[in-house]
Amino acid sequence: MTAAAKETPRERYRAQLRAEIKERAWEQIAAAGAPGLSLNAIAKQMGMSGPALYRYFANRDELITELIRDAYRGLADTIRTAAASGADLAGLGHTLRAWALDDPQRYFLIYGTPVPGYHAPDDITAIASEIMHALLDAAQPTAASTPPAAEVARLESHLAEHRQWAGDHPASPTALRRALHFWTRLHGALSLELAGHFTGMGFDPAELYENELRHLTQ
Amino acid sequence: MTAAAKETPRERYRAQLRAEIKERAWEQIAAAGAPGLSLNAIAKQMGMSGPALYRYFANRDELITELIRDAYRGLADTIRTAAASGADLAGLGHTLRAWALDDPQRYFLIYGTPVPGYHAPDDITAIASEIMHALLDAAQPTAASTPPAAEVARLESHLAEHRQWAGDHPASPTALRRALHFWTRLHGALSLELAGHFTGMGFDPAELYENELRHLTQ
DNA sequence: GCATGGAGTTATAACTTCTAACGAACGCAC
DNA sequence: GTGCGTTCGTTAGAAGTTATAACTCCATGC
Repeated sequence: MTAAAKETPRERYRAQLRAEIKERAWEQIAAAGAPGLSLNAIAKQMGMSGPALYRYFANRDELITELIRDAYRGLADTIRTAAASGADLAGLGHTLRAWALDDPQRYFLIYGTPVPGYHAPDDITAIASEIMHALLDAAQPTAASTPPAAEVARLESHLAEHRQWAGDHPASPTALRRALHFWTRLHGALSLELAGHFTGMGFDPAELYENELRHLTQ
Repeated sequence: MTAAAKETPRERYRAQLRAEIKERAWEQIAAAGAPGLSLNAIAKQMGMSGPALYRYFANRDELITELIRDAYRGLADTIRTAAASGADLAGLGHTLRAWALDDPQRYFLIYGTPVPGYHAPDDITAIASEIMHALLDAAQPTAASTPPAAEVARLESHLAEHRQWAGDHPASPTALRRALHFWTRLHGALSLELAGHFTGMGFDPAELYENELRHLTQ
């Protein structure tokens, strides 16, 4: 749609089939989780024999890594788009929750249980820091900075002295803390909700989430 | 050691072998995560052939469910013991983190990525609410209650109206909120740390965790 | 028109979980 | 002490899985 007038028919077909494989893979993951993903089953669904898929992905791990990459890319794009539309931290929080609820297993592919041996390739960690960057942008205090509450002073000074994760972003200590809290607190509430740990407890997870959002810009 | 003078030798042997199977299973999970657990590999490690294990566990799921149960039991005991020793909410927080860091995959077996179809048996959810009960005990405000901050008033009133998860526990609205925040915020910081999402960022996860602990009794 | 390369096939190896059928050993009752 | 029955562990095998190798066949590019 964008570049690619120089695509050969073969490349078009190849890209299309890769996309369809990934589409089926997402369906399987949504239905049975990442460990339940079966290359064989995908191939049969598409009407071809198992080993055919190895023309398109070197192995199972490469397919999953590709899905993780796409998930990260999609989240980063979603966050960036929301931020470009003028969303503040709370707005990004709502965007994040909607994105997660849309496909919980996609969220868990990024933030779920890690596989002990696995290390994500560099380009994926680059996307992760791109998300962090967008959070830092939105976490910048708007009004003239009130003096930091005593409760968070210690954390903010620690972050100010250990800010390599912010790269060259000119975030204030308060922004560093807010971005980090955005990440950890929203993940805490969201992942427990997505995992079903709140079902049957009676309260509305959205209320808890909103409460966390209110605290963020505090 | 406790009861069981009436154990037959066969029962002793059986219980011992079940324990050893679970021990090996934990090692495998620590090394490769729950999806990497192989009954066959365990059997070979123990010097017997694959199908022999089916004398002790009906299938792979039953073994994993048993491990989840033991993990929950262990966490509940750890929390309860700490609470009995007079630990406050912050103390329980430290206990939780130490327990999680001791075996991250064990933590993720409880609070990690859910398997879409899976529903935990009732006795496991009973242990979960036992943990919740201990948190509610420790979350009760000590001093004369200051009026709830405006930021949390809405959540506290919502929780006060939807408190079936507290059962018949006489927790105040503030205690309900604190126990819930203990759970979600500590899980947020802890699970991201355990999953390695903080590695290379430069800051000390313990500082973030301590900050969250300070906010709990706020 | 034809050679090349990519796509999909089958066959096969090495795994996995799990069932079935068999033999042997163990322990309890007599 | 001597059976006898339960339980344990075995091998064999079915039905899956990932992944490789070898082969066919068709389309593309020259």
